[in-house]
Amino acid sequence: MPDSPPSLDPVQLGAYFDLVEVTSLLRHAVEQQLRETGDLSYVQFQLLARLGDSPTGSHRMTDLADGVVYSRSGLTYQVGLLEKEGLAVRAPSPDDERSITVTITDAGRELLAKVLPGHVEVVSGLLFEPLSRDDAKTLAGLLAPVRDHMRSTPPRSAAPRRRKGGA
Amino acid sequence: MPDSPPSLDPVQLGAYFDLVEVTSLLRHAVEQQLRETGDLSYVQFQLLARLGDSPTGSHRMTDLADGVVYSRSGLTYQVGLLEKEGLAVRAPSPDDERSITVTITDAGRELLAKVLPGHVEVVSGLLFEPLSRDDAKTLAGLLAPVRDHMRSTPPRSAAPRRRKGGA
DNA sequence: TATTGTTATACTCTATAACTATA
DNA sequence: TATAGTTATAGAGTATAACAATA
Repeated sequence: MPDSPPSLDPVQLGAYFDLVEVTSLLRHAVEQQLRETGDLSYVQFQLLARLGDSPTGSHRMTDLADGVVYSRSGLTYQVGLLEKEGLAVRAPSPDDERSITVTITDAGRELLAKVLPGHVEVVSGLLFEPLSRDDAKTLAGLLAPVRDHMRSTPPRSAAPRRRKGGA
Repeated sequence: MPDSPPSLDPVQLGAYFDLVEVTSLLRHAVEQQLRETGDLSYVQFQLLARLGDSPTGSHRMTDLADGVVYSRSGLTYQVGLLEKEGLAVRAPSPDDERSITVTITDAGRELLAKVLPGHVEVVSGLLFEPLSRDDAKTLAGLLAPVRDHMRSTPPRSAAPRRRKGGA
């Protein structure tokens, strides 16, 4: 028996292409806005946003890595940049001596606040302008299960092998 | 009057986040497959696919740049790589002496054929597994207008300014 | 003068492997 | 031994600016 139908019908193919194209254009626009407004890369913005969202303003390195799909070293690099700019601070975790807790600073929050309106404007104007509220809801309803599926997918051919060695 | 409602409701925000996350994960997986199977970056694959799709197997550099959102120099770099690998060839355009016509080679087509099944498999298994055919159709229906909108958007804050000076 | 493409260059980002330290 | 994080390093990719050639 075939492992899984290795084909995409025209509709799927179109959806896939449009997804790639839309995201690419959106990402481009957003990155430009972030760079111009706050001298932030998208990843740095994501990290700051994630920290800012946390009730404590903190996350462990590992949690951040899990969220942003990065190699640990890449995360170390990016957090290092944030720290150098005074936007975040690293400190040893109290409970687990191995862990590092990253915390957003006031300056980080300020920058986030400075950057957010433009960010929202770009996303709103570029992504949601041609979509009704219902459309947005539909889109969210479609993407959520996809996201869950992707997050819980076994290492088919070449997965992160972050946790629990695969091969 | 306000230029445009600079805000995102929770549903929109969720859709946006999921879009970014889903695409990021998908991109990651696809890039790994392309790298392992054909030693191709995603951009190189896109270029080859675009050339392979063309009836003539050719495109002008400018057309490729328009499609792939790149800087010209970046495109030159990537096409240079393809040419070095014997996957594409560059030749002066007959009609316009300034233009360069890029053409996919047989080796390029072979590599494309070698890489495509795995590519499709990843996309199919990762993106479309949790979606029905109807879902895919709905998704395509939502993304198409967004794509068209993005493609025809005026340089609001910082646009390519490729053709026709904006400011 | 505007467009097409290349080159040189500098920089950002990412991943791999080796390493330290704690659980 | 497994996990958390860092460092060194190497490489890919991207953009900018200056340039050459044709329309």
